[in-house]
Amino acid sequence: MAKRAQTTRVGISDVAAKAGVSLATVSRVMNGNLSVDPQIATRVRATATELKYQPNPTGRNLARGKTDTVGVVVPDLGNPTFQSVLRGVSRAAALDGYRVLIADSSEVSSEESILASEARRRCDGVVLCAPRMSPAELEELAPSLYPMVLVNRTTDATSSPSVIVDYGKGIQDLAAHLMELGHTRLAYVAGPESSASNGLRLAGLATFREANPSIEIQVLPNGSTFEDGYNSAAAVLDSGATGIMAFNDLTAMGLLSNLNERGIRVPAELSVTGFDDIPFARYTTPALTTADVPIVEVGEQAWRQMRDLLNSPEGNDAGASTPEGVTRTFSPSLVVRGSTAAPASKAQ
Amino acid sequence: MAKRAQTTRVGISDVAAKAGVSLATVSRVMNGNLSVDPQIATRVRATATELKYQPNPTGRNLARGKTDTVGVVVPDLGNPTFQSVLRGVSRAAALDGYRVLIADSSEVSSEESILASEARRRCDGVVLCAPRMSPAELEELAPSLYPMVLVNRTTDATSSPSVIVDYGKGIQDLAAHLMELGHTRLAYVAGPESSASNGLRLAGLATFREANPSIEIQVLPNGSTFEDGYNSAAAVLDSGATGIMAFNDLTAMGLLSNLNERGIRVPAELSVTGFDDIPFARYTTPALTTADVPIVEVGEQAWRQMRDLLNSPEGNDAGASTPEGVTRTFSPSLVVRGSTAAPASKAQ
DNA sequence: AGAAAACGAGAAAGCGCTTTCTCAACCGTT
DNA sequence: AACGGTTGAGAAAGCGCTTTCTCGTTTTCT
Repeated sequence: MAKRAQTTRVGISDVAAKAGVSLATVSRVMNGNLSVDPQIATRVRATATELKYQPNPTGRNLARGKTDTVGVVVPDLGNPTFQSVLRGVSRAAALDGYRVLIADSSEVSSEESILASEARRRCDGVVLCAPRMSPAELEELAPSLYPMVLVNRTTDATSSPSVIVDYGKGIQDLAAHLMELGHTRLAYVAGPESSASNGLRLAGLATFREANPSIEIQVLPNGSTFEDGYNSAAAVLDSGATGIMAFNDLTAMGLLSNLNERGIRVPAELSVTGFDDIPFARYTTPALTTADVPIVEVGEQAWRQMRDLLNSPEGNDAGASTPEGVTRTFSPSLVVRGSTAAPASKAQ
Repeated sequence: MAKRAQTTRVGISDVAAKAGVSLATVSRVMNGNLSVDPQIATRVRATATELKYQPNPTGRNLARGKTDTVGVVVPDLGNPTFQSVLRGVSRAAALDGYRVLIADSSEVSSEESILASEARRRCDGVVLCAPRMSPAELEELAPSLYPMVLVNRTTDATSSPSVIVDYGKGIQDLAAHLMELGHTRLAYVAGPESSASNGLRLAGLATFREANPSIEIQVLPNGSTFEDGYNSAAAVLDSGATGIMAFNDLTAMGLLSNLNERGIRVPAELSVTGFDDIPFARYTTPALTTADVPIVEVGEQAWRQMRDLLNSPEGNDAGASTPEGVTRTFSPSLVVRGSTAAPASKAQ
């Protein structure tokens, strides 16, 4: 083995030698093991400080069989939603002494499984955000990733803890809000087809339709970006709807921008709603009515589920007392601002 | 040592046993060492696949003395700038087979040094974003963090590679743009005092003043958020300036929002510029004139500097051939949009 | 006071790999 | 046919810790 020259980092044996004790004792002291003579402990600690000794994490990791690190797999680090999840996990995990390793698949979903597995091997667990992964692939991947926590997905056969946002309820709240204002013709400017959360919104709308047969709800296929929203204006106007629910705040803002250019007044002529309540939503003109999604909290909760998993007894498939399969749901909350009002026909 | 029951992960020795070779040979095959009989290599590979063997990273890390991980220290994961740096580093590093570990100090700058050191111990190197850290502290910390790459900071005594954005030039470009439009009274709505990049802007303005003594430039102390921008409107109007340079796009948008409420037309009565060219800048009303900062590229470049450091010969303080102390500068580029025009007095 | 229990610290065995070191088998020379 | 020179793979020594095992001491109980 190569022998690094002088600058070799100070190791546990250096401390042991200088303090006149064995490696074991130094280790015990560093780990707060109580069964060490307080006097010796103090001496060891002093020596450690003097020598600026810092235990090598890799050595510890190998010996303890854990890394105090959790992986977060996201499909796109540029997406504000995942950035917020990441932040939530990172901050919550930090409070428990864990660090976060990033695995960004850059939307190459074919790499997602591999990336997740690799992250799992390096970490004690993974938080998986994989909205586009097929259910079958997810189901197959899940067992090998244990412990794992899902964000905005659930597994069926395998039961993994999940943290999900009830997009269905959120969109229903928005639709109900528009209905109460007097709108009878609504349109949903949809998100990407493969998006799971778009599916949940559609399901929510289906439920709403059943409960309120008198309300018309059109679905206009579209995307998820500001640009997509901007480009949806023509279809929106063609639809004849007066209450428009955009996939998210970004597309709502794009739509708003185009409508503004066309001289169409919001909310006088058309009501528009967003989804997510991103920081900018309150500053658009008019300010956006939307459904607030506490996405950072989703990340925090994901960590807590992970922590429970990590602390739970070894036997992972045992009985009913394990925290397995717990699903924590966050409901978006309606935020009414200036972009919605009674429809023109009834208002005036 | 505790003996994990049945589900013990398949290790290198399992492969060796099943393939009828020694551990060493399996290791050699897995690492592409050529000095292995092709026939044996094939057999080993087949066994590895059959057994679904995946080398344990921790073991490798310890044996090789490296972790294939780089730490990114940021003061606030909620800040779009650092999110982008993080993304840049993460994607670029991934291409070289490295992963990123996050260290978010959550703006608790007293913890920054400790956090950075800890990240360094877990990783092969650190990319440090610490705009508020005092030069003295940075200088003291630098040696112990080697290899380290700085973002938007430089060290003096210690020479660490840096990737910086020339904020001074950017603000001068904006000032020059306003001057060319005919503005003679400018105001800079400053960022946080402790912010290094705010200091660079101020220095840039000082240079500009020297070169253009006829132009008045007031400095209005302020902050860095949308809210801060919104609240700066009164001071801005008091100043009597006609060309307003905001600290960044966020504050510019806040200012714009307030001015809009007051019925003050932009750019007819007042010209406003931002800084950063965040995605929303083009969608404000009017669209924001700003200085584009290629911040993701900054992150990518930071990784490249890090890679050079990691690949450079051991002796880190040796001669002139090392990539030490290389500073890569990115210049913001002026993006003229609708929020700037000739001042009212001259325009009409 | 003698034996049992409790304690505290050192020795040593790993954790799962990589990489020397070592040596047998094989090659081509004169 | 004997010999230095290659190859190629196994044996073994770590990498820097943690944790059991072990055993000499001290305390406690009857």
